[in-house]
Amino acid sequence: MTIATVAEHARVSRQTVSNVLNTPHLVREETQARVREAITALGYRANQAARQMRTGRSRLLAVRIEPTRDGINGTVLDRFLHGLTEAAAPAGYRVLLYAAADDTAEIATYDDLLAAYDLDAFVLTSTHHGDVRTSWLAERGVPFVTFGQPWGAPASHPWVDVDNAAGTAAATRRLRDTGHERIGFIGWPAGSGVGDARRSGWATTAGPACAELDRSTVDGVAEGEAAARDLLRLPEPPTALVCASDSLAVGAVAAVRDTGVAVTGFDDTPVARVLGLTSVAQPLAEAAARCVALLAGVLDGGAAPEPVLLQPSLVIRQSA
Amino acid sequence: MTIATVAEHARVSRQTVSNVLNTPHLVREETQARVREAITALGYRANQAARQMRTGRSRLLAVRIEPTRDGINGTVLDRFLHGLTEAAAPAGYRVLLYAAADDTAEIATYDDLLAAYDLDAFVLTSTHHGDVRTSWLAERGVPFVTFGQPWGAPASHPWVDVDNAAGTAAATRRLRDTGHERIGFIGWPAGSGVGDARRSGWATTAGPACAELDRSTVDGVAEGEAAARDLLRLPEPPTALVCASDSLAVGAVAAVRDTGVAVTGFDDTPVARVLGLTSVAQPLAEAAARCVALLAGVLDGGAAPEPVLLQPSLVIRQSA
DNA sequence: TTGTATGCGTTATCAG
DNA sequence: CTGATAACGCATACAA
Repeated sequence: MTIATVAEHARVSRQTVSNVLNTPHLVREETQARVREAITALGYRANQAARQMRTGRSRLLAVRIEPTRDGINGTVLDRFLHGLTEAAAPAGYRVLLYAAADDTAEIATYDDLLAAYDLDAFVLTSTHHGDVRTSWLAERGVPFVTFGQPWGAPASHPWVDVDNAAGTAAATRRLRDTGHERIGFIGWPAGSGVGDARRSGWATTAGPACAELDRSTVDGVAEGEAAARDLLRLPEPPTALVCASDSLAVGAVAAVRDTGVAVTGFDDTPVARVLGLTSVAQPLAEAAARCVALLAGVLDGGAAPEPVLLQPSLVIRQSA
Repeated sequence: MTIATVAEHARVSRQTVSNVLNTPHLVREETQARVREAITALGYRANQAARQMRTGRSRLLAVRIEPTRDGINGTVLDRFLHGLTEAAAPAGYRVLLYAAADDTAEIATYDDLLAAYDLDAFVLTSTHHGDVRTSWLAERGVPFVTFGQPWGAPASHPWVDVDNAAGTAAATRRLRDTGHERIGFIGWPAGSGVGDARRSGWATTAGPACAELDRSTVDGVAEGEAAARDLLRLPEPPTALVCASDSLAVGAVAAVRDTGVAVTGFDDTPVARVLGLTSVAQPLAEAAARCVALLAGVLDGGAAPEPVLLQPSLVIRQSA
């Protein structure tokens, strides 16, 4: 069934049907009604391929699906993806998945996706310092939005992020409010935008007295446990620990068992729920919806939209 | 850049370029080489939209992304999705995502996806008894494969599944081998294909002496804990528990704490790793690859391929 | 406001 | 084995 079938059924020309669909203000109400009736009666749907050939737009968004690293933080991307798919549909977009081992492979995929499928835009996650992907896309004028700030680079593209510093700050404040004064931090090595932000939220809220209670390590349960043990060995050990991820926090929980030391994590993953771990929750569905909205703005409107910084929330459980 | 650019560059007609791409055996080697050279030199990629208009095939696979229920078992689908995306790319397919609240909404989405995007095939997950989705697709001759057996229905379509009964059987055998004789089971209410299969693996391996140690409940951590407590209250309580999911197992682990009762879960989720829970692992990447292979067979070949039943493996940790 | 003609890039048909 | 031509379904410029 084509646009011609509809035209015939509504006794108008093909062009009129097209107008009803794309420029309804050009068509008399009465005619519009007749055409729309025919459309629903026939269950007509415009063929995307043909439309794309003509307009050069595919109404397709691409997003990378990453391997679930240690699996604990993997659910974050999973939920973001779901939110993206749900938000895209009402806006008339669909989400195309691609996998890539690293940033270089990802760029090669851009090339393929752009040439073959005429993708309208990309959604990038896990932005980091010196991200080659954003510059590649920007140079070629490909629309994209990042979930994650353009760390270290001028904000030359729309982005959505969660206020990481506010998240750890809220966790730290909660600990202070419940009487803790020596609050330690277990985070990632300096240099990662997200990691640095999460550390700064703790640092400013815990105060300079806690400065020596700062530990850095790569992400992981075992690493978190080791860092926590290290802190507990201090002459004046912390009575509470703020962790940059649930993975680290899970390790910390194991290390502090039966000591009464409070622990908070980050991302409110299923593991946190199971372990009763207080954790910072990112509004992922909202972040995804904002990404779609920003992209829709770029694609339809054209003006570069303002970045969006969302506030996380603290989910309080037994651990703190 | 179009096929014409390549033709010009290789000094042949457009059609010859197309032949090199689609029916290379019709073209002289020498000419082929020249054309291929031009293709790589120019970085040419066939436009899918145009190709699709002509052939009616989009080289697009659709798969539903489900909301992460309790989050523990959600990672399973996540990993399957990743595997699917990775396996599809080399086969020349891309994966399109869609969300749907329930089976009815999903069918409405099929309609849209089929009409607008000309999808080549669907990958269905979470098949169940009386699945209306499979019959809808089958009636319309839409190619699809299910990850999950056609429970209760004749196998009228290709499918891939993991041998659920073998999984719980392996877990039960492990428990017997380590000296357990009273082995209980915590699973879902009868009627779900997956649940029944997992129960039967335990039942046949544990033997009739354990028949009274069977409990049913909806999935969830709290539910698993309640069921485990119930079993422990028996005059002759079990010394080991086989659970139909990691969610149930996590609850069971909490219930049996300090009793020395062994527990096994199902799906080898991150939570299992963190808790040291012995669990049955599904070969998800392999399952995804087989789904793609089956679909490729249907789409390219035509003959209905044989179903695939994969064997799970038992990941042994401290809990059993 | 509606109808007519054209082309998007590709592949299939058919003649050379 | 190679080259010309039509057609896929749609949207746009233009004429009516």
